[in-house]
Amino acid sequence: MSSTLAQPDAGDQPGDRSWDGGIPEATVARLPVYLRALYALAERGVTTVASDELATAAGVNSAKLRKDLSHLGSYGIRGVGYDVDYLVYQVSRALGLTQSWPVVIVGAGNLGRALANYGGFASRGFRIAALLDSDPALVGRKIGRLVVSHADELEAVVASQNVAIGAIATPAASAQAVCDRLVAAGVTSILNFAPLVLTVPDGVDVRKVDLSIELQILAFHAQRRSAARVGQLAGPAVAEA
Amino acid sequence: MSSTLAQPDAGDQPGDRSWDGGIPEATVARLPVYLRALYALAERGVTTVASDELATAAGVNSAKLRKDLSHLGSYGIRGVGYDVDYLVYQVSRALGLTQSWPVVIVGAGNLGRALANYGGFASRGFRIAALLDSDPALVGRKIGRLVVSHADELEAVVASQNVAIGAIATPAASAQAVCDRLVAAGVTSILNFAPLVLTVPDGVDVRKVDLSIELQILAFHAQRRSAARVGQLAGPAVAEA
DNA sequence: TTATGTGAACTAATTCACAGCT
DNA sequence: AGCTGTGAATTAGTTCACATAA
Repeated sequence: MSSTLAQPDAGDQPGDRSWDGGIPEATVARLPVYLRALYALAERGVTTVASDELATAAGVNSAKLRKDLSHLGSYGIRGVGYDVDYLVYQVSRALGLTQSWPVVIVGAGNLGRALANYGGFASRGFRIAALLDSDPALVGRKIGRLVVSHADELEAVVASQNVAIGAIATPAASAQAVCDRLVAAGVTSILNFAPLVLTVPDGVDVRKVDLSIELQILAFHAQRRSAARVGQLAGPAVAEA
Repeated sequence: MSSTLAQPDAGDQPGDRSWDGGIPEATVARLPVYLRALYALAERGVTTVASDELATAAGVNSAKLRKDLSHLGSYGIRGVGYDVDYLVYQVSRALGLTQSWPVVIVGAGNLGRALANYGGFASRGFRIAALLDSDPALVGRKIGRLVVSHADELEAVVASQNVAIGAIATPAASAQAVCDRLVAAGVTSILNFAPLVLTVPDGVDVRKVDLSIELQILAFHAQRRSAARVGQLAGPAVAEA
């Protein structure tokens, strides 16, 4: 049960980082999912979990889970499974969540506000260092327990709070400029919500969250399903030259 | 320039769809990026584009771009490049965007409202069929040019408007129940914003958008960078058994 | 010439299947 | 007896490099 399609994302150039930490990208992308499943188990009072159960909870198969975890070390007990708390700790450590990362959010529009209000943000390993906007009408406004600061503060906030992660929630038109300022200020990890491809120097890590791309991928599969229903077992319907 | 790390996403089980349309998943995930770059070019009045330029605009290398496009057909002109408008049409067609997909958004909290207000939503190929919430305080409220309907309407909206795509923007606690109702009503594509793994029957396609997962992936790389800075060219620092 | 389209080579990720530890 | 950890096999994705067509 619970079979969904694979979910690769539009990929950028492969990382040409000198030392790559030994953990494959595909594994890194799944560790947060395991971590969430582990927290859910811990909350239910489960102390030990086998790879099958954890894999099911995370929506992957158990061989993949075990191979993924094996990249962090050998933290399971044969014949038994994994100690939930210990594994939480090890996965957190691998992801760098034993420290708390200050994040600056640029853009206090609908999305920026939604981000600032998002509970899971501060929950584990992250805190919002500042919520910035250049619109004077928004500056000073309270969003959750934050006050919107002026975008001019960007460099000061990054420097004083040692911000390594920036989230860009501005309109597409200003996103590249904001990105350039973040990078110049020393931010090396960027989460981009603006619908455009950002250009950054080597050594800066960009991830994008893009609603319309996700919708378009869903549309592709939805279309494929209806085409299959019409063509029934007819094979490629629109494939002639 | 513009080198970012690869960005795979946490993958679910591989698609076991009978006929898979011939287009690799990784390619499908990039087509929306190409499409956006093409629209940007078209707006600037560019009529023809070579694979190098389009690849740069999309943040991939040109060999990948050409191989991706070759899965749709042979729409370029050797020695010249691609006709922008024609390629827009072909990519749109491949993605199923020549029709307009009605989407139902469940959850009118911060995120649901941000989605409903998101301009790019309606822009190309999608329209919001309904914005639903079960909170009586929200029902009837105007968000952009939409009015929030009661979640009880879900089945009726899906049936009457032939909705194939649902977006879940509810708290995690109610997300699975909402998902089950969407699936029962006939929705086969789901965009999940709630921070949990949804369980769905075979044949239903789920994609997730998850802020904290993205942040955690960034944290991993940020950590790796600072570790590298400390260890300098020391190789794996924390790798003993 | 010039830039596409694509076999061939390569690299990454997944899955299998079982040896080995508890 | 049971479940992890992992080599080996498989599959998917990327990049190279060039024949081919405009």
